[in-house]
Amino acid sequence: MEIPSKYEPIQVENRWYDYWMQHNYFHSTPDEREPYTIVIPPPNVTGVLHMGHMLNNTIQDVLIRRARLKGKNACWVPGTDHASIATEAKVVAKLKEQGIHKSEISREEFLKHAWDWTHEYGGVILEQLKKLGCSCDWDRTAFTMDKERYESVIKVFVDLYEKGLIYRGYRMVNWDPEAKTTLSDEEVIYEEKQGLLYYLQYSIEGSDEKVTIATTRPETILGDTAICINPNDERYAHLKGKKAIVPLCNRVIPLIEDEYVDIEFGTGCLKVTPAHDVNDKALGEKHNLETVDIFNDDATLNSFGMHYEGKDRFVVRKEIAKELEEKGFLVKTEQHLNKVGTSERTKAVIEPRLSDQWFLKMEELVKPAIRAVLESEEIKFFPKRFDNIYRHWMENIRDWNISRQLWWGQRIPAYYFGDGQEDFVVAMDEEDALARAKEKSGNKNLTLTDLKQDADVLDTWFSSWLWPISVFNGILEPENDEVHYYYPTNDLVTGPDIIFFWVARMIIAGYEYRDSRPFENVYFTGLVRDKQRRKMSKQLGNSPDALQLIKEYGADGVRVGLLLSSAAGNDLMFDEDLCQQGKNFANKIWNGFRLLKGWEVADLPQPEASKLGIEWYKAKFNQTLQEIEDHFGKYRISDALMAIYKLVWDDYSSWLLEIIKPAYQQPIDRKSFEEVIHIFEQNLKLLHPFMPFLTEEVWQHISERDSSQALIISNWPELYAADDALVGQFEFTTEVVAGIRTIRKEKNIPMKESLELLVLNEENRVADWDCIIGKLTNLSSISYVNGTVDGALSFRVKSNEYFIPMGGAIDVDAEKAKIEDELKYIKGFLISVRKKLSNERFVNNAPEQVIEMERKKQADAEAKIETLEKSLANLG
RNA sequence: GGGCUCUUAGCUCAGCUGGUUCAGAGCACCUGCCUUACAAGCAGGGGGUCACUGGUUCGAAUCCAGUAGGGCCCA
Repeated sequence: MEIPSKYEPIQVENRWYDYWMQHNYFHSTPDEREPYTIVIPPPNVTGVLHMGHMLNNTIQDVLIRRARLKGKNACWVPGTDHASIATEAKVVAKLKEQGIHKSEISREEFLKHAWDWTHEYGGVILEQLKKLGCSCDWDRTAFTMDKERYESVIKVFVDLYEKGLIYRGYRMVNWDPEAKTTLSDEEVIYEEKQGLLYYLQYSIEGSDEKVTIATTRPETILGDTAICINPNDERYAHLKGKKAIVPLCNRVIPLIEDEYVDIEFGTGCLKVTPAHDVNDKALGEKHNLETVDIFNDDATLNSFGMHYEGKDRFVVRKEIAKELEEKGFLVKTEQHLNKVGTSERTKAVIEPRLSDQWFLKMEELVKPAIRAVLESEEIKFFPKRFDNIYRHWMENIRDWNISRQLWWGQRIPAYYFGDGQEDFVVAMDEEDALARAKEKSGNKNLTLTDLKQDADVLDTWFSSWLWPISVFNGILEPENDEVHYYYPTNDLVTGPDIIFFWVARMIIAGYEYRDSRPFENVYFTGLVRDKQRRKMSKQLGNSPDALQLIKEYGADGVRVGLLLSSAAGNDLMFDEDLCQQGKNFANKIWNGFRLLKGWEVADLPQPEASKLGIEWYKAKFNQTLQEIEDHFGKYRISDALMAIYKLVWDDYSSWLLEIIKPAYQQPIDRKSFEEVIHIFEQNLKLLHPFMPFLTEEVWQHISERDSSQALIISNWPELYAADDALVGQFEFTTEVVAGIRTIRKEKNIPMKESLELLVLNEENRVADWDCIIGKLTNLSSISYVNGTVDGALSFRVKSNEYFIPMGGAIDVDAEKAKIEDELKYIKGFLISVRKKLSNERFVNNAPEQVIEMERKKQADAEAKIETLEKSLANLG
């Protein structure tokens, strides 16, 4: 069989993904095994695969594949969320291109377009995950708007309403005038913007006096209903009880006093616009002020805007400033830096606005969720520092505004039957609503046409917070077998940016609806940034094309590249070189396989070196496996990968294979061959979660396997009793080998030329390893001596001294200098150790073990000094 | 302004409850090799006052306080 010298991932990856799908390895059904469950953080249907998804899903795939190898019933549920704002914006934009305005079509027609859009683009990202190798149970693919999930959301809304936890309130909300919807506080991004501070003069009624206020938003004066001063402000004391006149609209408004006003800021005189500022609204309520709303829902001015009616707020700001200036109301302007809220989705400047909204009371709901993470630790965060962030948010929780003024989403199941504040019912469906409405109104003659369902939909997070339950239909059928089997899930892998939006709320929902945690461990990944530490984003265009990367480096290469430097919770500075490293690693493994495949096997006695090398490697493997298990236990995925990387590259490829490699064109003994194949297979199992494609490919090349023997469903290696002492002995051996190699290099002695080695064995090392040293460095002989050797190059490992005779042709001065350097270092070291040991307080206070260690260091150093001094004396 | 967090080699980061030569890893770099698995490779090598200043301790990269600078979240 001809095997190419370079690994070509492209066809290999598609072939094995198809094979895995064909044999249903990703599919899970409940059985007697222990389940291991992950639900995917549902990507947005508008999304395409980006670096963040790649990192996040690679980690999930590593976890799920490892669990599968460990014999768990592994179930990774994929799906998407409907992303009401983002999707609606896309659909609106698409319709606009076709010359259709949302306002011209009915809700039903719009939703049809939205579904068409979803069917066309919604699955794109899931297909991309397949290219990455994700072993999701695709039969379980869920969507937050499909029937089960939709009805679950409605059922939960009705339930919470009946529990008295959902209420309707007239509140100041973050209004996105572009999307024409409300945003939660979490969806508003504050940006620093350079603006102007306008100083405006208001006349005082019945006098010639004027008062100057400072504002960043002159257009809102038309909504002013008071002027507020600080009662402690002497400057304005004489104005108490008077009234002011708003410029242009000439509304007469009271002068009120409140300590809220900052005397230092601006003129110390504040205009109050309760309809358009949260703080002003509070003042308005406190002082019983009128509320004048001057905006339409698209942030153009309404009739209170007078001659500005119909114009946009920013246009009006300019024009009104001009008019105020011309009419002498504007005293001056100043540059002013202020923080402006903008929409995360549309980037529009947020308008604080009063409107009817549905809220969820959080105070009680939050309690079990706080306990679970911070007290009982039923749920663990990795890294743990996110506990603090969680605590801070949860302990200062505010009620959750769950309505969105959109069409795409679960429509709020509130039905109005009259104009009164309380003339509505909340119900699962229309029939139910009608019955309830008849009862509540006392009007038996109500019909369906008298009911009007609330026009708004629910926040997308109000469906994703149920995700770990609703994907197993645990809301609609709480006692079904699947939810009992798979829930609570095991691990959640997500970004820290949605700890509040999503993670916290899932925990809340888990305790409210299942009375148990939704998952045990939460692994927070970092953000993927570019080399300049900028967050990767579409706008900046600094995100590489994910699929292009996979094409170039192979999915395995990209996975390894992403994981190599992504410590949990730390941001990852992405660099394509990392993928190159991953690709190189794949090639290294591939070539290791080619080497094995190229050997001819014969029934020969096993060489001593091979036997010992294999024994050592088994011990080393076992030790590394232990390390890897520890890393996984702590969700240190990149450390686990690095441990495997070094095991395979350094220990297996560079040491073991070189030890057992037969001479050129010579066959290998059967025993060594079989053992090394087994070892290689064990390595592949550890590698599989990280590099699924390459490892399956090699695995299937090693021998013919049927579908029950695929690597993906084989078994994870188990720890065994191994001789750890071998690892230490081998390390010493490698130092001897390195010493000889260094001499070869320094003296330019080619490998072909064999050397003689003489050993002064002060350390009493066993000679077992000599065969390995001889093989790796091409020695003609190794012999033991009792004293230093003349006319030879030397090096030392611990107190052992090694000599390579050079027929007298050595530079004695150089040898002396080398030894003197070593002496100098070790003497300095000895002094520091002695100092420690002669310190009574150290000897009295330090634990016995530590003192013992220092004594050993002292003895070792003294022995080594003796060796060095002897050699030096010998050189004359 | 409030909270959280970080600063260790050129880069990205480990370093768990102070104590093995504890100052590490990977990459990058330098030197020599196209040695018949792999130049996407092999072998060898250099490189850091652990941000700064104090304190606790027999002993501090590690604990405490302050200073400087960066990041994240909230208002």
